[in-house]
Amino acid sequence: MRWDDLSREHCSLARTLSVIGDRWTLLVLREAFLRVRRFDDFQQSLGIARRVLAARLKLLVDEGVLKKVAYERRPPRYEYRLTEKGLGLYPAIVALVHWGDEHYAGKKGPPLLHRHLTCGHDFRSVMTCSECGEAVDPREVSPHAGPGAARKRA
Amino acid sequence: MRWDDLSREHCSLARTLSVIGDRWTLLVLREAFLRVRRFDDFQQSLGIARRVLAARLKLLVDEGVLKKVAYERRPPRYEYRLTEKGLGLYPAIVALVHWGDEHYAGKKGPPLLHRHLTCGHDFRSVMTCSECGEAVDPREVSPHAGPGAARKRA
DNA sequence: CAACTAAGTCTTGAAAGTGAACTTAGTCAA
DNA sequence: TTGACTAAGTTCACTTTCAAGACTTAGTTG
Repeated sequence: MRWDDLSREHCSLARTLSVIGDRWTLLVLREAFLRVRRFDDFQQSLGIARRVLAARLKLLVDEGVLKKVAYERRPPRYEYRLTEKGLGLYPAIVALVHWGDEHYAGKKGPPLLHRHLTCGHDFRSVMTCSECGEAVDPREVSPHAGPGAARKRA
Repeated sequence: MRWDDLSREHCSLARTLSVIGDRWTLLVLREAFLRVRRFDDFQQSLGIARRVLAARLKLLVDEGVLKKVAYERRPPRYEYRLTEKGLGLYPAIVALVHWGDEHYAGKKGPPLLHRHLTCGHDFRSVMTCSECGEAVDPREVSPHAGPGAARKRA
C-alpha cells in the first residue's frame, strides 16, 4: 500500500497518521508546543533537511494543524502557529513523551518536565474515561464497530 | 540528521519516535491491540510490504514492545504479543485515534468505538493530571527542564 | 552598492519502501 | 514418497523519499 492511500482508509488512526505519521512531523509539533514558530528555528533546532521541513509545514498548514501568520509586513515574514486542531494533538504528544520518559530516560530522570499550572505540580498524563472519570486500563477497553464502520473492517 | 541518530537524542519524544515513529509501526500496533498476532495477518490487514513488516516486528521485539511467542511446536510457529511496555502505548494510540475521530470521521461518526468495560460506556480519553486529577488544558501546561536535561536543550 | 536576513527551492547521491517471486521447514492426503 | 499446502520470512528489481549543502528571492540596512 502506498502512503497516499492511507488518508482514504476508514480507520481514524490511519487518517491521523496520514497527517502526522511520518518521521519528522511530531518533532515539528513538539517544537511548536515549545513555542518555536519560524522556519529557520525549526530547521536549526531539529536538524531537519530544509526541503523536508518545507513539505511538512505545508502539509500541516493545509490540514489546519498549523496556521501561517504574518509577523512582519515589510519584508513579508510568516510564522507557524498551532491552531485549535493542532492543540488537540497535545494529549497524544504528552502520552508519547511520558512513555519515553518511562522507558528511555536515564538514571537522572526525564529531560523535560511538564508543570500543570492549574495545580502547580509536575505531572504525568493519565488517560481517564470521559464517562466515569476513572483511569482507564488498556485491558478494560473493548473496541467495537461504530456508526461509521465499513462493512469489512474498522 | 539521520534517523538512527534520533535514539541518541535527549528528548523523550525523539527516543519514542525512534521506536514507533515511522509510517507503519503505529498501524502495526493498532492491529496488535485489535488482537492480531501473526505475520500473515498483519501483512494482509495492513497491506504492508512483507520486508518492511519483518523489519518493524523485529525492531519492536528488540525494543521489548512486542514479544515473540511460540504458539505451535511442530512446525515451529510464532506470534507477536504486546508486552507491558507495549500496553503502555495505549493512551497515546487512543489519543491519536480520538483526534482522528474528531477531525476526520464522516457524517456517520467514527468507525470504531471504545467501550470502557469498568463502567460500560463508550468513551473518549481525557488527559488528566496525575497530581490533581483534573482534566488538563494544553495552555495550562508549562514545560521546564527536568533532572535529565542536557545543558543546551531539552 | 554590498552585505545581510528569512524563507524557502534545487541538486545529487544515499537510504528506505514497494510488490512480486522465491525459500525454508514442516504437515498432510493420496 | 511424492506432491500440494502453510506460515514466516528473504531476495530482487525498481521507485520514492531523504540528507546535506548550495542557490534563489525579496526586501532591509550600513
